[in-house]
Amino acid sequence: MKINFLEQYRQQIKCLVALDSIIFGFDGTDLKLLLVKRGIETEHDTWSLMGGWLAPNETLEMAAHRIVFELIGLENVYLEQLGAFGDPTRDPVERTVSVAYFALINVPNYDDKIDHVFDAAWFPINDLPELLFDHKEMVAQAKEKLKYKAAFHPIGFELLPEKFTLPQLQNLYEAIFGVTIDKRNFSRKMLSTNLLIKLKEKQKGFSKKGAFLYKLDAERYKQDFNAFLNFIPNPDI
Amino acid sequence: MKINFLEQYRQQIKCLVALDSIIFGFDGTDLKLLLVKRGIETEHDTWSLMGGWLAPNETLEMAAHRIVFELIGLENVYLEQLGAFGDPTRDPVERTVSVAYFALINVPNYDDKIDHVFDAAWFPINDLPELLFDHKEMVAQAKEKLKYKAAFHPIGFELLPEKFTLPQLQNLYEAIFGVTIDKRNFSRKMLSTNLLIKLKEKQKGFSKKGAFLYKLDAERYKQDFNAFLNFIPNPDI
DNA sequence: TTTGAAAACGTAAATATGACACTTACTTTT
DNA sequence: AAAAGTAAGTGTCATATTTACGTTTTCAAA
Repeated sequence: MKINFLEQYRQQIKCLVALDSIIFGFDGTDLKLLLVKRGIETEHDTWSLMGGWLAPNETLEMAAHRIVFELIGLENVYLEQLGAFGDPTRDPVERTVSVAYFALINVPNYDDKIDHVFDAAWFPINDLPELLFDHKEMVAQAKEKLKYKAAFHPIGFELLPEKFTLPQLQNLYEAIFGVTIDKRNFSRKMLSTNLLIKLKEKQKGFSKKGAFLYKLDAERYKQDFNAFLNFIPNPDI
Repeated sequence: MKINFLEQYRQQIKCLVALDSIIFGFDGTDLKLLLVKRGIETEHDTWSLMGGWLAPNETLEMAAHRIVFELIGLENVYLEQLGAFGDPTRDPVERTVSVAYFALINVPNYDDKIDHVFDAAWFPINDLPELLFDHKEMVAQAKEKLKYKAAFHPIGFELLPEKFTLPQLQNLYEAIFGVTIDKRNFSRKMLSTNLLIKLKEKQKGFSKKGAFLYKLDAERYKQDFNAFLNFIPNPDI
């Protein structure tokens, strides 16, 4: 009976739906997290993840992209859903379910486009301040998912500039996994993927010899994204 | 100003929050999906995933466990969040965000406990009927996540009975990944994990010789769950 | 007693991995 | 101009793993 059917809908609780973004960046040396102070939303000026509310007529993914764009002004950012967080007490004001996404950006691309409305800052991934609500747990899960995904898919490249060096690539993977990797083995493994195009150009201003610059073979990156790649020796994930 | 802060909350849309469960089972030969007909919820009696609504004072995970328990009557089922689905048009009645979980159960454990309120049936994973809403997409993503997770973690064992044979284990992995695996290589690889305890007992009534039964070393399973295991040659994930 | 089929056990060659040291290239210092 | 210093690049060897494959054993059915 249709009336009972609609009554079932009417009896259910409704929730606010938030989108929270864990924005990872890499500056060539360290993995970082972008945090903001949403001044009007808390009494303490605590650091938090960039977030916002789901709007009518947009999908979760559209909303997540809109929210990241509001902060950093870049489109086509790598964005992946982490999952939903729905503890009844997570927001003291009103029952809220948050759908968290993580983003991967190259830090130098960001600095040009900061939206100064937000009090935003980068923090080293292993030296984070106290976070609002369950954002600490979101960050922990995002770190795990980044490790997981990066172990087997070349998403790490989303954190690099268009041109990068092998030492930078190794720094990135060492930062993601918190391990030291033998540079001879790393180099051989990474070059064996045939994802890298070696440029004639060398990095300036960083080391005496200067490292060769590489770029990603975009075509092959696309083709091989789901091919099994195992960059990391015995990943703990 | 606090009034403006609360006004921000009041301006946001609210959604119903559904929980949908992708319940995988294995019967020793085939990987299957459990579907139900929620007769009062649709005009067509279409097959759908088992689902329900988020209730006050429960977390998403509690709700997912409750909903799975309502159908199959088992507790401590392996349950993992898949993610949130929130297309504005996914439910024609009212704006709904669904948080999907997948469950792994051993089919023979289920049959004793079926709740006949639901018109439930198992379907082979590669021969599914038309599904309600975005459930087809949820199933597709759950299959991918199962493959992904099973390639590197021994969650496949959640689909097996307490005692199983090597041929059954191989059938399971072949069903999950849709590939044929060399039984000599599979056996050597699987035994090398030291996760299996060989029993003196042999399987009866299936093959002439009868395969040895094994059980899982529970202690080692727990310890090694996050250790990197790579059962599948060149997994496509 | 024979048959047939699944299960168990095993081998060889190719490939990958882990641990490791020395040479090169280039800027800075003397 | 030469020497020094340092990061980057390159290579080797032993071991482990993987891939492809064949034969023997066990047991119920014929």
